[in-house]
Amino acid sequence: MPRPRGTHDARAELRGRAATINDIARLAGVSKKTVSRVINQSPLVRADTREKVETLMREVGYVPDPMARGLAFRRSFLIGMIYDNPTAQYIVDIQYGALDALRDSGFELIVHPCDSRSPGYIDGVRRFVQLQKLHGVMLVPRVSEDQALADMLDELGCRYARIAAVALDSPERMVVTHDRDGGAEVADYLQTLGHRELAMITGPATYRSAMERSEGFIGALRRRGIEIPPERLAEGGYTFESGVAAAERLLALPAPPTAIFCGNDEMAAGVYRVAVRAGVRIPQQLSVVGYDDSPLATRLWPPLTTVRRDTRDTGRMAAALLLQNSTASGVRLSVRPHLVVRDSCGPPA
Amino acid sequence: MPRPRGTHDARAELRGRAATINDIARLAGVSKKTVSRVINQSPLVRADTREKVETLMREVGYVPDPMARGLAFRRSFLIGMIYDNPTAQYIVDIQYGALDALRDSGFELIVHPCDSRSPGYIDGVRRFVQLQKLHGVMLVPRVSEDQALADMLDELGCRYARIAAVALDSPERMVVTHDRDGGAEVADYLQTLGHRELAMITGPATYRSAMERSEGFIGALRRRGIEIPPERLAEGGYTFESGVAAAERLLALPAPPTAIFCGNDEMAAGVYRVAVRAGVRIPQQLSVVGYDDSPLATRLWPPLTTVRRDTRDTGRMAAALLLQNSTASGVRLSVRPHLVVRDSCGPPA
DNA sequence: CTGAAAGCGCTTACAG
DNA sequence: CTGAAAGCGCTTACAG
Repeated sequence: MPRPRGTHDARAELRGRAATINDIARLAGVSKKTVSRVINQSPLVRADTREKVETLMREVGYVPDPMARGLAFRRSFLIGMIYDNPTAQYIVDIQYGALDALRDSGFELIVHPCDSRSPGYIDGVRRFVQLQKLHGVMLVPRVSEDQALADMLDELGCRYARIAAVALDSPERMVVTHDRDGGAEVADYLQTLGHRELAMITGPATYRSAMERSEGFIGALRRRGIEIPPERLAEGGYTFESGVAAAERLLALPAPPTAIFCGNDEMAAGVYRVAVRAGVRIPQQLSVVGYDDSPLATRLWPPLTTVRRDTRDTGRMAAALLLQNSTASGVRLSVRPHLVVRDSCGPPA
Repeated sequence: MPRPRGTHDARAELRGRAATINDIARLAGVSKKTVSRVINQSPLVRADTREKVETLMREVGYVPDPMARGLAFRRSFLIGMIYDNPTAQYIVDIQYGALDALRDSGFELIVHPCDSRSPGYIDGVRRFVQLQKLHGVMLVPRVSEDQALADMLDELGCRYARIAAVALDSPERMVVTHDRDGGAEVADYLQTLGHRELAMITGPATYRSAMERSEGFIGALRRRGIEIPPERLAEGGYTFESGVAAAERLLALPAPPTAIFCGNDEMAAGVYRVAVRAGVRIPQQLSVVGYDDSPLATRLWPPLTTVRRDTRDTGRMAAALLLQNSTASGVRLSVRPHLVVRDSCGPPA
């Protein structure tokens, strides 16, 4: 079966070499500028010319060279992902989500962890963004909460998408995760189970997510007439060890809580640890709720009731924001947390 | 305090604009080709010329544009990380390690997950490598075990570094993790504790790591005169759920094992789950060993005895291999697993 | 040891 | 709607 003539000729001409814009122009009998217009979807090309060029590009499998294009554009086709030190699962989920959005877009994802406590970190990001001429960057909590970083990017003219618990920026630069709602939902759930003596282990007060989760929790309880006394509020560091330390303190209280809400699953695992060692049974003697719905939640026994975040969606949205041409679009800009009930909560003893 | 004159002049000339090779050439009073030679560390530059150019580059903070350089070189300054579906912690650790090695090298890491079971995946990687003109790729298990993928990269002339349990390739392309040794160490440990009735939940037989771990375990036991009967060998899928299923089968055996070695921590967590539900106490009635030393190992109760892999080092070595100019070098090409004893093992009941 | 010319594969700015 | 010229910031190939 003979191939279509055009294809054969075009392929033969190239002799296995990757096609360039010059090849396409020559084979199509147009100037390279016209091919460039087709590549860049300029409306200033006659329909039949466009058709001819597009067919040819498809036939020879031509894809423009990102480095050449980037050099001419003075901007690369790379998206940077900037993050400080979230959990491994969170990083990976954001990455997968971002890659979902970037698939077949011609953009690639380049990862850039950094230490937001080190003094020169903003300069480090600046050098990275400038040198690579990034098309845009995704800012993951908690660097996403750093206004100085956002200001620097703005000054550089680098687009960015911030992932944060609340809207810290204009809508086209934000993916909002509404952590306050998650905290409130936990409050409602525990209240409905009958708990009145509640405690919370919050994340670091310097994290917006931590503040939102705890304020959502405390606020919702207050609206239902329940107050958490100060000694039942412990600040943790989002780590297992800090969860252990906080739980030890809370369970040693003269009037220990009947339920503990933890700012994340890692700290909830810390509560589990203390409970086992102290012989406190979950959920019979103590209810525990986490936040994240990490894989850990289902590995623990009993399986942990926790708040799920759609992290992969979050990453997808953030990357999609960076690819948009117009500000107006159908991209969803927020993601809602929701409670996943498992077996770590029951009515108070 | 007046600045050194040279610096001031050079900076003033640029007026905030990023310097190019032309600026450096002009300011240094040499041709751009000479500057290029300095950039590329050519020996064909007189020492004082080099010194003059280097000083100037430092003063104005000149760094060559990777896209321009890449276009001229026909090769980018990007390293690709290709992986299938390892655990989140593993992916992130390899990434951190790779970034350690790439720091200040001018190279960046671009992530590329793929599905090695999908038929077109090798073509997908080929397009990725060709389009981005990658400097090299890191192959993480299990894609690292795919000879067809390695052959394709070889044909493309793309350098690669394979991370695998055994040497599948020439030394300058391998980071070997010696999983067999890890399995053997577990055997020795359990044997020393007095166990004779052993079981193993292996990873998928299609994973080289899984085979190495189990063969190391079984072989070491055999050398000590202990055989594992076939019904005590269960194949899992490196997942929690498969660990649960395998453990249920093993513990229901007429003569259940006194110790179970699991091909990874996730499956060990599955064994824990079954043990809790069946009222089997760890380590009093059942000893359990995992592999990975993932964060999960210390979140479980009792803390899991497991085999640690230095994953970050592994990633660092793989990336370092790709940066090397000569084959001969001081880069270490292998990493040794070692047992981390915690509280999940004891003498048999 | 150093440099002028041409080129990497695209786009911008200007014409028509 | 289309194209010829110049340029993005580097390197290669060739001279000297």
